Amino acid sequence: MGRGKVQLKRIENKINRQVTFSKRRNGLLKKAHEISVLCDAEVAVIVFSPKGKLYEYATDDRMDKILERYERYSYAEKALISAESESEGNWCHEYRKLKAKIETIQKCHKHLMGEDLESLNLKELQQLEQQLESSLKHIRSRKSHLMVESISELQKKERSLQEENKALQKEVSCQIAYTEAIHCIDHRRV
Amino acid sequence: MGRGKVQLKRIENKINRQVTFSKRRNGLLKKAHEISVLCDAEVAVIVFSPKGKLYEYATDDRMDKILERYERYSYAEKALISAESESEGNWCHEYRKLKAKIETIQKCHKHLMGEDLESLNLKELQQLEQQLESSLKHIRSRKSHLMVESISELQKKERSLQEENKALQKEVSCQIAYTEAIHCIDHRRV
DNA sequence: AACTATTTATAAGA
DNA sequence: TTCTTATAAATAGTT
Repeated sequence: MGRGKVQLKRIENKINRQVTFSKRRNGLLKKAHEISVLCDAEVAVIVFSPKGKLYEYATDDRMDKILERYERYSYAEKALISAESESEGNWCHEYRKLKAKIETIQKCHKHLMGEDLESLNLKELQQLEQQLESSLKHIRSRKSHLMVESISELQKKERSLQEENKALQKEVSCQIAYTEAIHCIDHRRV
Repeated sequence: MGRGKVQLKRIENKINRQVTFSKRRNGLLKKAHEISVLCDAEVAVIVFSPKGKLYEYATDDRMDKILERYERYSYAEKALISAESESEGNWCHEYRKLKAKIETIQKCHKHLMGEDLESLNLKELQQLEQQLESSLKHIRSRKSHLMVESISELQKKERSLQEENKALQKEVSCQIAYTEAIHCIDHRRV
């Protein structure tokens, strides 16, 4: 992908390597995001630059969640030890509450987008359907309101242009009459 | 990269989504390997398919090493944050970011619920309408799936009850016949 | 799974 | 770093 073909080996030129790293890092993170969204996959990417700087991507920005899942998947015996940070005080608690809130909303959001429906029962699906039908009604009403508005706006413009037109036409015929009159007078003089 | 341009949203068609997933998964892992070799970077990629299958890449095949490094790195970061937070530094910033995120999501949420539509223009309304129509399609499809399932469940129950019924009826007629026979014998004796 | 028409990524140059 | 551009690579839709 570029002016020249590339060998799969370490780029020796340092500057070059640095530039390529920053370009390809962007590409990699972008592609991770794309497959995550397009294919509904959970993706985590961790990149340490040669200098040791960290770059990362995680679906829904939840690296912890994905790594946890990975640990579970890879080493089923590793239990969740990370619940020790409870003692970090009040603000941390608030922060977590916010995070939990976001998660709740995001779940609801997914449902409204027609995703993750497997967790809902028939009654909940029915309610969701009704909600969306009502939303659609509002949206369509608002849409037609906007359209009507814009149409009458255009009609108003049309009318004013027509009137302007009429006025101009009158002026033109006056001018013609005037010119003809002048012409006539000139003729008599001759 | 392909016959058509692609919108960054979940691919609705399931088959299509799966095919794209497997193609892009290969691409992603390949690119991870490339940047790792070319630029001498340490890279880890974890991908869970929608079905929950795990795919991974790690530089030198040492996922544990990279995750450990990641944990160390983010632990150091966290320590830094909590050190600064004592004077309302970074922590407050993070908190605000979360709050802002919630606000954004809630706004979007309202739109999906058919509220606060005044801030949207015609094109946005149209997009919203399309999204909701697609959501409804999914919800209805899921609903009918559940209903079909529950109907066939009921039919199965019905069948088994009918069979039980038949068996009981047979038993009853046997009993009647038996009783009548006894009765007959009793009569003769008299 | 293979094939291409296209889109996308990116190497090199500025 | 950023922009541009020629070209390599990835991949969406098709067979």
